[in-house]
Amino acid sequence: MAKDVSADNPLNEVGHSLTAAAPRRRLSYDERRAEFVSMAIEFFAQEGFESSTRGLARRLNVTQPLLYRYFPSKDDLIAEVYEAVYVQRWRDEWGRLLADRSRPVRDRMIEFYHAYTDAIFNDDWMRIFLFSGLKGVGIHGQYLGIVRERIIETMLTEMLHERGLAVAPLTEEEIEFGWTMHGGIFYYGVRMLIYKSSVLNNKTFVIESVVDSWLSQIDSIHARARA
Amino acid sequence: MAKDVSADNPLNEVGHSLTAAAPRRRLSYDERRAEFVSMAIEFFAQEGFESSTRGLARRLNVTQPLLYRYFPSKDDLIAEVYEAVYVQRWRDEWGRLLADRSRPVRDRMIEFYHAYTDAIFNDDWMRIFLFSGLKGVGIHGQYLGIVRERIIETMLTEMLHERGLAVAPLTEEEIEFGWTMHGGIFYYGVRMLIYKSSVLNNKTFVIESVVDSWLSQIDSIHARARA
DNA sequence: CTGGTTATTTATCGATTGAAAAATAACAAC
DNA sequence: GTTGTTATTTTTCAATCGATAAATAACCAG
Repeated sequence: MAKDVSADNPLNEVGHSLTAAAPRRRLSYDERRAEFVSMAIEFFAQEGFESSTRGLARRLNVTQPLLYRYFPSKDDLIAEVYEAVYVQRWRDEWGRLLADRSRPVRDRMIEFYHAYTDAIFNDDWMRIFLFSGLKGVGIHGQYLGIVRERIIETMLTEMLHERGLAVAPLTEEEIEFGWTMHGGIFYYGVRMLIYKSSVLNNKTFVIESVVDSWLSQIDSIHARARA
Repeated sequence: MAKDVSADNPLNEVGHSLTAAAPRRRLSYDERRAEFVSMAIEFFAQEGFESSTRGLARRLNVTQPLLYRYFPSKDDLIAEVYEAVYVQRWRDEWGRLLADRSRPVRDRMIEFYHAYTDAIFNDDWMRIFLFSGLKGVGIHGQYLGIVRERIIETMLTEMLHERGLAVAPLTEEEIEFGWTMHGGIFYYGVRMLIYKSSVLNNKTFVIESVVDSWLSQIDSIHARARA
């Protein structure tokens, strides 16, 4: 049987030079593994998690079975991708920033949203977030719980505290309105990065207009929710 | 070679009664075709567009090749799914409702968002919208263009007109802020239907709080954008 | 230079994919 | 009943999927 040179040969992705010797590159376990996870983030973000391990291997200039030396299954590799984007890109300092009562709430919120959107407004993060949301992956729900607890509820508490309004417990209406404003900023990123719409090239305006809306409505929401 | 009764037999999805005769149901061309599109919407919404035509056929209690009598390819079937959700569920009356100057803008916007969310806050629409957004399908971008033109821009024009403010041309900031508020409501549906979060069970509150935020900020946005 | 370790490739498996061709059976017209 | 049409199933194919086992070659220690 003739050898199938083209199938899983990392050299032949563009179909040239079938006789060229394979310059087998040999990396350390840790280097290779890091390279795989890093490229898997980009690959699955672009192509979706249904895309093949062969496609990923092709991008890595590596044969497909090599992936299985580093990850027992495709799902295990995907789990590491989630870990890398959901866990490792979260900054605990965001919560501390929002709770710093030496500064006006508006300043804190605006600074937070600049930092937060700097972290998540990129193709990889956004697409993996949406893909995992559609798949109903557990870590996605956990992430939303953390956002609610550490971001939304903290902001609300700080806003109400600064105005001398009753804080505990926050009402469902206050939290829902918080999600709505948060979602407005998030959706700006979705339109820009996922839908490739031509959005206003002024993130500062978006953040400030949302934060100001939030602040200007919080009293009325507070009163309405406790009526 | 033994017949493989289980492979594509529509009866054996649960594995019972392999010897039962197939009660071959025969529908008219139009009926069958409508049934296929309708079920394809539900199926692809739940499982994603990467799911197999065999899986769809199984749900329809029909063999997989039958699908190819009605649609030349899987992509053609998917195109019909898009058509069914994007085009057929759009109501032209929404634009007319928003432009009816015999009523206060706030009332019109609230009524519109109730009607609009009645149409799109369901699993099928929401999931297909997000799937097609991630795939970069053309019709998705067209849809967003229509929303901008017929919904966002109409609302802004009506809001500014009611306040006696200069209307034409709308600024990019006004439109972006409109998208942000619109996105806040949309994100409420995403959290409820895609992320399965426990959201506030009060759509009226969400709609009214967003519309009121929009209305209360429009003057400041208007002034700021034209400064 | 030699031998051992292991990163990497080659080869292959069984299952599943979209799709085509041919066989069959349900229904309508007469 | 008989016949013709066509909706539906049966059978099959080549391509691709995730995954495994064996062969190979790059690098390090001595």
